[in-house]
This record gives sequence, C-alpha cells and structure tokens, in this order.
Amino acid sequence: MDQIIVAIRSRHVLLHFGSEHRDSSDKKHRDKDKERLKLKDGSSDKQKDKHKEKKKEERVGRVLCFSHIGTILSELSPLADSSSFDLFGDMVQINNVLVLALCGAILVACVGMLVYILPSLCFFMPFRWEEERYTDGVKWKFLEHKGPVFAPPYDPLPSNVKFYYDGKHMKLSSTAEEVATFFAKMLDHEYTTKEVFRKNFYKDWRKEMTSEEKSKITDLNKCDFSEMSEYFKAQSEARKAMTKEDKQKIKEENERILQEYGFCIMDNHKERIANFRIEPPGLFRGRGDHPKMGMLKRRIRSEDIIVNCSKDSKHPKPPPGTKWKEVRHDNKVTWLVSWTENIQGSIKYIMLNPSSRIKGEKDWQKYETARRLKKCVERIRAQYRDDWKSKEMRIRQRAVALYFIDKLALRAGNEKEEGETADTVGCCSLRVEHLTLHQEMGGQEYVVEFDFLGKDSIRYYNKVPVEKRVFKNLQLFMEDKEPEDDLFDRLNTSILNKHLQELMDGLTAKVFRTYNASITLQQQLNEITNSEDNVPAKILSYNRANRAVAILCNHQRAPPKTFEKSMQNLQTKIDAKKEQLADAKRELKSAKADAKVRRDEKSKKAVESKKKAVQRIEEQLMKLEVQATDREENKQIALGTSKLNYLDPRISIAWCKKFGIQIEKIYNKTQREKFAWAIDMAGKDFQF
DNA sequence: TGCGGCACTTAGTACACGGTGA
DNA sequence: TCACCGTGTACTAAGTGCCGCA
Repeated sequence: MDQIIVAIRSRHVLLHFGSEHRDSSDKKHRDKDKERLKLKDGSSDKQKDKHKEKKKEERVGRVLCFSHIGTILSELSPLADSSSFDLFGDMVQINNVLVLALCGAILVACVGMLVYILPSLCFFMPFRWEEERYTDGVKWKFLEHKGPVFAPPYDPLPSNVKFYYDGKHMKLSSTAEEVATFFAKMLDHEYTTKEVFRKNFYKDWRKEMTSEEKSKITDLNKCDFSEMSEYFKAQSEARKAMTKEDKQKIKEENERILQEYGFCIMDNHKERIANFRIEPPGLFRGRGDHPKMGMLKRRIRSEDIIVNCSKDSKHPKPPPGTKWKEVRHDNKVTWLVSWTENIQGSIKYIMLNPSSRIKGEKDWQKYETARRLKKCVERIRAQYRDDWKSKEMRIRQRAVALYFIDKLALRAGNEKEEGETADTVGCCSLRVEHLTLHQEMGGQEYVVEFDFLGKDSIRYYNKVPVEKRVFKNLQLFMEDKEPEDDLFDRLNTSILNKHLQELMDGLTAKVFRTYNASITLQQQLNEITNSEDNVPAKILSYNRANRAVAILCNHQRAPPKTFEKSMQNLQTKIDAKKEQLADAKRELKSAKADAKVRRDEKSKKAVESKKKAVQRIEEQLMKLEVQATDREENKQIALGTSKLNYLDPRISIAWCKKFGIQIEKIYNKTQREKFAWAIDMAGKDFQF
C-alpha cells in the first residue's frame, strides 16, 4: 500500500512533467499537425474518407487480404466455426500467397459458398470498420441471433448434505435451500462477516421461506451452513480431479453452446456476442460499503427478457412452454437482449464482443475525438485559466473542476442517489471533506491533498501543488461550508459537459481522460525507448510507459495473493543464475589459461564456446532481473484497464513496428482482435 | 433546469486453463 | 506425470453521458 501511495503521490510530478513535455512533443510533430490542421476542425470524417481511399488503393495492390477472407468466409458460412477466425488470423503473418490462396479455396469449397464472388469481394470490399455508416442513429439493418443462454435450473442438495438450525437438522424447502446455498458458497469470503451483507441476505432469504420455515428460523447466527459449504468445496475439488476425457466432454459441450448462441448475424457479418449467458441467481456483491450487498439477485426467466432483432430475421425461440416479455425491432440500439435486474432496477444487456464492427468503429471514433482535443487543448486550457478570475462563482467552479479533470485525469463525477450505492465521488461531486489545503507542504507552496473513494470504491490519494489562483478559489469554495457539503455547489456534470460541447464538438469530461492517457503513453514511449536496447528491455520501457498511464488514471488492483511467494521464487532463480554465471566465468578463465599454454585449435574453440555460454547466461540473468523489476513495479497497479480503454492502440502498434517488436508481445490474442482496426491502420510513423 | 430512463463504456475480481519445470 | 504459477477470460458492478419530459 505504501508503494502505491508513493506512486500516486508522485503522480502530479509525472503529470507536471508530462505537460511540459507535451509542448515540446507538439513542436516535434508540428509539421504533421499543420497538415492535419489544414483540415478544418471536426473534419475527422474527411480524414477517414481520405484514409479509406488510400487503403482501398493499397488493397487492390495487395492482391488479397487474407485476414479479411477469413472473416468473410466465416461470416458467409453459418457452418464455419471460430477456428476459421484463428486460422486466418495466423495466416496474415505468413506471406505465402499461393499457400493461402489454396487454403482459402479449399475452405470455400468445404463450406460450399459462393466461390465465384470471393475474388471480387476480397479485392474491393472495405474493412468492416470502414464500411459505410448508417445515418440517424441507425446501428444495423439486419440482426439475427439465437437469444440468451439461461442459467441451469437449481439442482437440490443430496440428502446427506444437511442444514442445521440451532444445532438441529432442518430440511429446507427447495426455494429456501437454493438461497441458502448462495450464502454457503460464499462462507469463506469476507462478505459473509459483514453486518450489512448478513442483514440483507437474511431479509431476502426470509422472503423465500415457507411460513413454517419463517417461524422456525429467526436468527441467522443460529444457522449452520458448514455442511453445504464443505459439499461445494468437495464438488470443486472433484471438478479439478476429473479425467481428461470428462474435462474434454465439458469443453466440447461449452464449445457447442458457444457455436449455437455465441454468434449473431449483423448486416452480413457473423459477429461474436460478448455475454450471451444470463447472469445466474446469487447474492449481490457490491463493491466497497455497498448498502445493498447480500441482497438476493433473483433468477431471470424468459418472461423477463426483451429480445431485439430485425423483423425479417428468424426470431429466437424461448424455452418450451415459456414466452419472451417482448420481441423488439429497434435498430437504433446495439443490444440483442435486455432485462431489468432487481437490485438497483437497472437494465442489463447482451451486446457484441469488442472485436465486432460496431464496437471497433466506436472505439476508433473515441480516439479520433481525443486526437481532435489535442488540437485545441491549449486554447481550452487558456480559457479555463482565464475563467479562474471570473466574476461569476459558477464559472470559477467550472474552470477549477476542469483544471482537475485535465491535470489529474479525474472522472466527471455524476450525482448518485444517496443510500442506493456506495459513497463514491468524482470531480463534480467532490465534497469539502475530500480536500485539505496546505499553504505550504514539503517545501512546496499551495498544495491540495485529495483523499476520496472513486469508482469501485478505489481510494484516490494525492498531494498536488496547484497554481495560486486555483488554491485561492478552493479556499473561497470551501468558505462557510460543512465537511459534507459539495465543493462545487454551482456545478454538475451536465453543466460542465454542456460547456465542453461549446468548446469542441463531441467534447465531454471523459475525453480528457482518454486524451491525457494516450498523450502520456506517446510521450513516455518517445522519451524512454532506447533503440539500442534488446527486446526485453524495450518491453520493460513499454510497460513503464503503460504504468505511468495506469498511475495517472488510478488503476489499482489488489496485490496477487501469491505475490510474495512468486517474487521469492523469482529471486531464487536469479540467485541460481548468478551462481551459474560465476561458474561459467570461472570455466572461461581456466579455458583461456589452458589455451595460452596449449595454443592449439581445440583449446581456442573451447574458449569460444565458454565465451558464448557466459554471454547466454548473462542474457538469461538480465531477462530474469527485468522480469523481477517489472513485477515489483506492477504489484498494485493494473495495466489492463488503461491498455484496453484509454490508450490509442495505434500508438502501441506504431511503436512495435518502429522498434521491430512483435505485436504479440504487447497485445494478446483477444486484444489483437479488439484492436484489429488499429493493426490494419497504423504505420510505424503514427503519432497520436 | 432537474429528473429518470436508457444505452453504452469502464472497471476490478475470481477462477479456469495451460505452460513449465522438477 | 504432476504440481505450481501466471495469464487470459468471464463475469458483472459501477461508472458516463444523452435524451425526452415535466
């Protein structure tokens, strides 16, 4: 924890440094920017069109784009399974046109599809994220899917697994028993020791009891779920100990379900669905001090489900004897299935995978908006600095909040319903109690100390030196207020976003986070990558740049349970390697001495081979040490979130191309699928 | 302007799975 | 072959932001 606090504390240093560098980096790329700026503000579509044209030209020259054939094939054929995606994904890396064409042809024949149209499709069909977009909010013209997969029905406990109340065996009704098993499954978790969790669970459990059970069970503390808990643990062990064949059978069944329900057809493309399984019933696990933790998440039935598909598609069938709540044909939304959950009354959705056209396109758009912000961020900064002096309180508050959002990458901070969720805040919802002002601290003037719980109840702790005007404004905002009062009482996210919208089309508070994350990565990579380094050292640099962003965005994780042990293991390996190196060096020394005496070819060769051995061991040692540094620095920082949601993937891809690093070293298979649009698009010279 | 509903993105955690080394 | 461990994935909670209505 100390480490993360140090890291977070140092964040402002990083940011401050970042903003200085931002300016110099801008200079570096001014020529490129000038070119971009020639396009009038908000002209990203024109840019995209230009890019499209260029891409189309390239494509005709490229003869065939095999990744695309793979997609087309799998999409054209409902018989083609997901492995065909993999096959073609891998093929992209093999530059053997003939082999690929042959494979393509065989597959085409196998699936019995329209062979004669393929060549023209491959030559002229644009990539999926470059296809024409619909207007007026239309998201698709055709959508067909098989509906959701429901949670399996409750399987009652065997008669030898008993529940005890006040030390006596008690047979529960099936409904009450099911809810009891939810609690039993969580018995080892800290949740079940929490007062609120227990209270909510007990209250909801009673609703499921028969009147007889209700009259008997009056105290949760007298309930003994231990036999149930042991039973589930044993089941889990049994699953792990299953034979290979049994495991294989389960795998095959899961694969069959995936093939049947895991894909849909959207506008001639076969797309992977993200979460086609309905959430099973259980106990609600809110994060932080959630007032509703432990409440019963009820089982979702067909009658709760709204299905969305196109009129002219084959509609999904509900399980026999049941019916859907509604079948809708709304092509202005992207979801396939929705239902309302009973805890918060919010709507849950089944949507497409991040690799889908619809998600990829949105992702691309998000980064293009952030890049547009880059062009006008200095103007916006100048304006909010000016607004710190405004005569109007609401404008001053807006300007200070925007400064925090820009400088510290804080979230917007929508208002929340009190008592419905954990008490967490973002920028606009900060309260007086979340800030402490220090006129002077640690040799720095005007320091603001932030301490609050953000999204997911993750603590944000930071001490930031701010400009005098900001400091004075904060003093003014806090004057005559109670700790629990809003810091920005004349501001909310909708006011702020309305203002941002006036400054730049499509600008919201969220865009600043994307912009600052991506620009930080770009700057850090430019700065710390050494072209002379070997691959592991370059990857360490990349991870460090990624880490800088994760710290900026306050992406924390619980240290892995096995962290200390795994570090110890790694250290043991390092020690062993060091010993091995010392041995190898000794052997080299003696071989050299031997060669000096003998002066023959054989002993010279021996020296060479010992030299090589030393070199190899040194490299291995360096690799291990780099791994240890990386792991230690990553202990409480989650890199994944920023990588997936905030960093323009084109920056990373360009970096890989520029420094000869395989993209596989940076992005795993799923990430490469998600960022397929960027892999196609970014050349080695791309700059955010 | 405020509010609630809705759609969608962002987030951390648990656990299954598969690679690796003894 | 087996145990261990790290990585990838599934899951689902918790945010943001827009829209329509009063």
